[in-house]
Amino acid sequence: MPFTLATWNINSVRLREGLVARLMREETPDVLCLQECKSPVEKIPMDQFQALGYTHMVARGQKGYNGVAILSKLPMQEVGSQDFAALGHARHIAGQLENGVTIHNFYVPAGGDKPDRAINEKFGQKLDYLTEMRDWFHDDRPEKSILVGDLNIAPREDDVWSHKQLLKVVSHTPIEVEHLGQTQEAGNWVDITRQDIPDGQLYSWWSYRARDWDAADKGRRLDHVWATPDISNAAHSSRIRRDVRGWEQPSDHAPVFATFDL
DNA sequence: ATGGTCGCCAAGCGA
Repeated sequence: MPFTLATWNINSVRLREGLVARLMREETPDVLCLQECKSPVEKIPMDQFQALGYTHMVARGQKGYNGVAILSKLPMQEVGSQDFAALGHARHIAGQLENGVTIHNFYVPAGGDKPDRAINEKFGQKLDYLTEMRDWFHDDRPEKSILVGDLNIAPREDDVWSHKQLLKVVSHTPIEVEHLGQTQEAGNWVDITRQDIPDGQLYSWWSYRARDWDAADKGRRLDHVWATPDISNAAHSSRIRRDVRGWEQPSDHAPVFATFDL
């Protein structure tokens, strides 16, 4: 049975409840993974989501910051959450569907402004978070698994508007790309979005600070869909709904989609 | 090199 999955950094699920509902109506993904919910779990506005068929949820939340949730039309069991780098943040939740597929939803730390852990503690935490992800997937190799989320790194040259101009900008520095690559390797993760769309510029995030984000188009691909090799061949139809970035009072991220025939 | 905008909630932090 094929199922479609979406990942979206919503930047406050309570402020943008209406946008989440609109995406659910327009796209009806079977599984919708959200990041930066910025809400305790009990205050996620579930009534409307349930009415739209999303009757299952696994989530971690905290007041005002971070927060991850998987909303699903399909039955789903929680299979744990990790606190990598011991930050005490709600940045990971995992659920398992009845077909045995495990879904990991991540919100990797953004890492602050300066890409130097000696002067910016947040950058060190980001690298440590990725290292602990790597070690965890190395020790317990994932199978039949999908990993999605805002990984806050754009790894490829064509994942950013200017490779040269972003080499020293947090999200595209070589050390971050190296750390993300090691995490990907440790789990044998296949980049599904790039499997489906191998060529050309591809972005999922545009800063709020641009005066005209669409015209300037200074985007980055920070949001990812990965899968293990045992199911990667079942994936297809990846896409990014760029137009969602242009909705009224939008998130600064666009949702990323993939379908799996499983 | 700098500032630009958001959302949290009501000052400044995080992104």
